[in-house]
Amino acid sequence: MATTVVFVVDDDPSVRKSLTRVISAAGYGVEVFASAREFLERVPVSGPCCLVLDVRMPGVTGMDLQNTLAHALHRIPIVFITGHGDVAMSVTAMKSGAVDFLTKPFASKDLLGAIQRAVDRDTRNLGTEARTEDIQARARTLTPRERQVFALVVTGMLNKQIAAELGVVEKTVKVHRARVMDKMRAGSVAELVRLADGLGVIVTKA
Amino acid sequence: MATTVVFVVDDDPSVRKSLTRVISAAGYGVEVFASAREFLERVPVSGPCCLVLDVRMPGVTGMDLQNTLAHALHRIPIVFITGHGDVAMSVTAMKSGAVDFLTKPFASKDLLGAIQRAVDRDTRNLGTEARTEDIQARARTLTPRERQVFALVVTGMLNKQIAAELGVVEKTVKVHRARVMDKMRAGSVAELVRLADGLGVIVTKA
DNA sequence: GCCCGAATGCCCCCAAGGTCCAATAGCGCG
DNA sequence: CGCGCTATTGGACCTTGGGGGCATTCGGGC
Repeated sequence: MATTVVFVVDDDPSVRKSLTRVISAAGYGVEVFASAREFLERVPVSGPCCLVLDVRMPGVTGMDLQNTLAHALHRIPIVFITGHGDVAMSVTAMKSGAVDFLTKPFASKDLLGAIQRAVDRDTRNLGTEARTEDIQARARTLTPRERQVFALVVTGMLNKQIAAELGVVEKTVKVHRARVMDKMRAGSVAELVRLADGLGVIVTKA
Repeated sequence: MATTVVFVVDDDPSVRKSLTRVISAAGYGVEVFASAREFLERVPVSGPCCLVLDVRMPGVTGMDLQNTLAHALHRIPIVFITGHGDVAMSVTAMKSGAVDFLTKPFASKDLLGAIQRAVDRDTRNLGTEARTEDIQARARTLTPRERQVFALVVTGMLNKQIAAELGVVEKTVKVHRARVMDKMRAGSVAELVRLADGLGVIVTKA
């Protein structure tokens, strides 16, 4: 599988250097950027990853970058690092979903721990995202009518009820229903229901 | 419905007094406690609520209380307030699920905003919790055999397959299945699947 | 004019559900 | 120790629902 890569954005060259050393030593791939702008130009695309981000930088700050990414719905987990952090700043960052907020100087193991949590989170996100994407792709192949039948079937309605609802004959519903099962690759109503619910939000825990 | 109540735990009487004034003025019920211990003795039970908690207190600190509540699986949303907070402390609190972390002095509207978010969160939690509780109660009325059939039915297996799996005849499965539908109050397989998935973990997002 | 989505009719099979009935085993209670 | 209750199982029979196959029709769009 693709190597897990950690993106580092910090304006201080010496910090970039030392972070690179520590992070690569832990077995991650590392890519450094001197500014948020530079990072945005090569927005990462594939594989599990996370972002180690300096809060205070000239121009676009780390917090700005966090907001930008959030607005773009780009959910890469962020670990903030900063030399001069204040409480308000850290709280804002955490409320916005940051994985951690470290103040320099910090121990390597704290950073690596945070990175690991961030990567884990991203891996999980990628998993559910990929699944949702897959299901949506199948759903897109449905014709409008099939979509309607799909929606009604997963509510547990009988063919005859669906037929009445749509103003058609039962046999017609059966045809659409069969196509839905086929296109969605569901072997049973149970599977179909899960696929439908998965289009909203899934979660698999404990 | 029950009034939303905000619990305040702070060792400083004057702070308790002013917080009570501000919070009641916003229309919430308020209950104050001088220490974590005092709060724990009368753990709140019903209705939507939240906890405004001072970090620094003699004896059991706010953070200690947060941990205690977390271990007791008592998920009351916490808004921290503190006079002397540091970044590490605020980050730890936020990672542990705190809703907000305010440093004195803070504006009333910031506190009330945080409280509102906390209460909203609690209301949602109570909702999903009540639902899960309800479903589990029904599931508890199932006999062992019915539970097995239940589990297999929601995977989409046919009665005959379930019968083979359990080493019984199809008719027997039908009987159990019917009882399951009845006890779980499911009108269709679709509903049953949703109930089953709800027993794991639900999530309502976006 | 051809292809596709949609709608329908007919026939048949299998799955699900329900009714009535019956048997066996384990358990608590008087 | 029987009595009653519950869980589990099973059989016969019937109705309803789901699904497949095959053929036809109709309206759009390319």
